[in-house]
Amino acid sequence: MSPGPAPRVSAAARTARLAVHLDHERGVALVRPLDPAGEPVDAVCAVPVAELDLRGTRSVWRNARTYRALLAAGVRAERAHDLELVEGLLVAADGASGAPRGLAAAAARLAGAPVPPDEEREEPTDEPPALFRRAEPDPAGTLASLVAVHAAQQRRLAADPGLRTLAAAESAGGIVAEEMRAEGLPWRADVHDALLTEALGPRPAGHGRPPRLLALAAEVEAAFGRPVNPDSPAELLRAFARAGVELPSTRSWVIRQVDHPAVAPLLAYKDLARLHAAHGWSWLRTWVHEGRFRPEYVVGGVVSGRWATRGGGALQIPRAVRAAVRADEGHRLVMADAAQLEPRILAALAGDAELARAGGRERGSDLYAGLAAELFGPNVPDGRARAKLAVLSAIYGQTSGDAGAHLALLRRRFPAAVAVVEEAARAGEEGRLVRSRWGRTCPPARPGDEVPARARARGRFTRNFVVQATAAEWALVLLAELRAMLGRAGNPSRLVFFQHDEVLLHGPTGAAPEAAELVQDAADSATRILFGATPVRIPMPARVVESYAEK
DNA sequence: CACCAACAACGG
DNA sequence: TGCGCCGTTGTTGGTG
Repeated sequence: MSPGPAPRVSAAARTARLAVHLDHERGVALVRPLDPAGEPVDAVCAVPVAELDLRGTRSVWRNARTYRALLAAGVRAERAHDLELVEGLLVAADGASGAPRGLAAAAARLAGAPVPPDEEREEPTDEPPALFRRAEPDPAGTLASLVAVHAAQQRRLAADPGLRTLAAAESAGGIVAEEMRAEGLPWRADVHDALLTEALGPRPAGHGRPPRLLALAAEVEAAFGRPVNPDSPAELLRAFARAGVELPSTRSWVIRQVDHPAVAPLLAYKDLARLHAAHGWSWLRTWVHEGRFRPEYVVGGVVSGRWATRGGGALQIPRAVRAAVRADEGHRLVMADAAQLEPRILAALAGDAELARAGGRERGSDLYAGLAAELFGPNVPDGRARAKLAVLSAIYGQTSGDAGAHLALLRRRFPAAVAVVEEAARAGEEGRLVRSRWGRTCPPARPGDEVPARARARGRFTRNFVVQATAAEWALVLLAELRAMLGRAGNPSRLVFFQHDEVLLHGPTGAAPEAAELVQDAADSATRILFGATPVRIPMPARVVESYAEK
């Protein structure tokens, strides 16, 4: 293959697909225009990466690392087909969840050859992403195999409209994930540091405990009358036992019920020790650089399609440190989360008009409050809490306590919704597969899952899967729609954080109100794209704030 | 010393 | 019968 002239991608090709592979050795992008079915319509071109223009095409690439490198070179894509993400969806749909999904594996599968395991994932690194860090052996061969695997995936997807849409949404998620990482979550190290000092006392010089923890540990020891390491569950159990209190564990809610002078300082210690260990100065130094926290988002990292993250625990940012997430000078955050997403998703999935109606359609609608009135009548004490418990029990599969009675009540009022989760549970117990709205597929049963206790556990898993996976699907579309709407509006606000049903945008103050408006538009659009005509509304109220801590 | 399981706490 | 789903991260305390 000889490199062609600089690409003059035709107007027709612009509406189609462009296979993109970076030749790290030569520092160019190899691109090959494809028709919608994935067949090449033009020769391979070698383009300097910075000159690549991906607008108007769906970029076909190996995995997120390609886009990470493109972003680092200042190139943005509009739409994508991420071979690795799509292969994962297809493999799971075939009931082989967990099988290798990298390009090499996909190519081997295509050739009927033994499927090699995926390469180990790269370790997260503090270095900025290097564009040409690693030479790719035989880039032309890789591009050819990329085109072949893509064509095969297209043939599969053509036969399954749901999966085809899911593939597009998953790939869009891949784009958003890399762009959020590139953008970074604004994080004020000075605010975080002040907050730590306020809670823990001045930062210790070495790796020792900060003053406040030392003082509380001493109080615990004094209360027990002997040396105790409050970080050690085993020592705490022994200390309580010697004081005449046998405990099943040292969880906070267990300790809280004990009447002993060590309890108060111990609870305070556990609280602050958690802050110090998980989000203290060490976390700050490791994960926040130049005012940004850049976690690596792993799209589809959870079997349900939820995202995972690597590095810094981005999906567990405790409320205590959220004040450090502050907009830049002259900027604002737009903070939005979908209201009671999972029960609303269930209502739409089941076509349960009654549950949809109980959820309400107003921006401030509260499904649990509406349900409380439906189930228990108006003004029943704790009605909302009980309604919430009933719904979550139905989705999670809990049958203990009051949940059984609540479930019976739900079944009478919302038979369609309950039937969906109960059928999913039955399928799981019988070892069958269950799927999300568009066809994301749960892992197959494993040997031993027919044992009653295991079968029931799998039933709870599949019961939850159909709802959680469809909710994750909705969230993918929301992200893609919001990104597209911001782009079309020329709004400079950027997605900077995403957590299951919640987004943060960051942008100039003047752009924030419009961005906040677009959130509900994107949510409505996602609901319509995923479910078509449905009485279900998913409210996603957005607020313009300076700090993530503002509630 | 590296590795791993159990525990605990955070998030949805 | 026994019974809520999905994760990440850090510490302890054991193992080889």
